[in-house]
Amino acid sequence: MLSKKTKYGLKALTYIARSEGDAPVQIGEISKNENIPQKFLESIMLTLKNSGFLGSKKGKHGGYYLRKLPNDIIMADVMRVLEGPIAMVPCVSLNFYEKCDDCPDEHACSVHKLMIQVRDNTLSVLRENTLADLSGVEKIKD
Amino acid sequence: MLSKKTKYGLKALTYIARSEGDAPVQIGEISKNENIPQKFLESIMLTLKNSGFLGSKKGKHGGYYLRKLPNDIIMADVMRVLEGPIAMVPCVSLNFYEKCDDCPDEHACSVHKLMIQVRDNTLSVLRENTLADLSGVEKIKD
DNA sequence: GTTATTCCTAGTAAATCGATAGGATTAATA
DNA sequence: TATTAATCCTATCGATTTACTAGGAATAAC
Repeated sequence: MLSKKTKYGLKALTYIARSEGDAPVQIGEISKNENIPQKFLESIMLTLKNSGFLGSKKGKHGGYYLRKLPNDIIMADVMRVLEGPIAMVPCVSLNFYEKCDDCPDEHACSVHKLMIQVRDNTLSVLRENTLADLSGVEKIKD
Repeated sequence: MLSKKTKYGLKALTYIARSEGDAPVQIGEISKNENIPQKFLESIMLTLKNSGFLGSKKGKHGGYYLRKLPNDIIMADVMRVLEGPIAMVPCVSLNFYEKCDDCPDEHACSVHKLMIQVRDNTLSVLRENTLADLSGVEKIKD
């Protein structure tokens, strides 16, 4: 299951990508328009900022803005920050690999084989999609 | 994340598929060979039985056996029973559909669009793979 | 210096997960 | 018939995760 955190985060990014003004976009506005609890969104925006997708301006008239063009923001990267591993099992994760306790030989494991296929397919979707695709905002800004 | 329940269930099915004898396979044996807590596995086997994948024989020398040929046991079906919805968001689920609280218009939702693609790709993998593929047991039994 | 925003640290209620407990039922076999 | 060995069934429980909320510090515009 996709967490609300991830869902809200993706919606917020989409919202910002579609708000093409010069002024940064405020949490209050996003929260209101996308029906996301404001305090929860606050913490999500922080995560997104600390991982380099968003920049922020503090104080009155502050808010958030994208640090890259929408088509350079790849869904696989966003998902890893918000949701964690893309793989369904740690033993097939590229970025968060962990051995299974119960499995003496990974290569003999039927679940492992299946989950590699699932991972590869999911990954290809998440690598092909950027924020530009999600938001419908096209290639070049300005 | 794939739950342990699903993982153990798939391993158990694989184990049974590979045990080609006439005698039913016992929980104790699977539990021991696959490093799965016995009591937990018990409840998983029950689920698999009640959903029609396994049959059982009670009492001494009892155990479990497949009710279909391995190549007729489709991973998507098993996953739905053990793990629940395949979709990452209820609003794109084929079998467990639910509307999102926060989303006024599904078709305008960027997350929805992305998750449909993920679902389709995952589903195609899980539909193409059967227990025969997982276990390496080929087409016809007997 | 007032107001409006982001930033940061905690905490918390509810749900889910990964089991375990304890016994009832059933069937082979001695 | 009694014993043993298996499945069947219900209930419970501790740990973890999720989806928030509280409360205030820091910062910047006006």
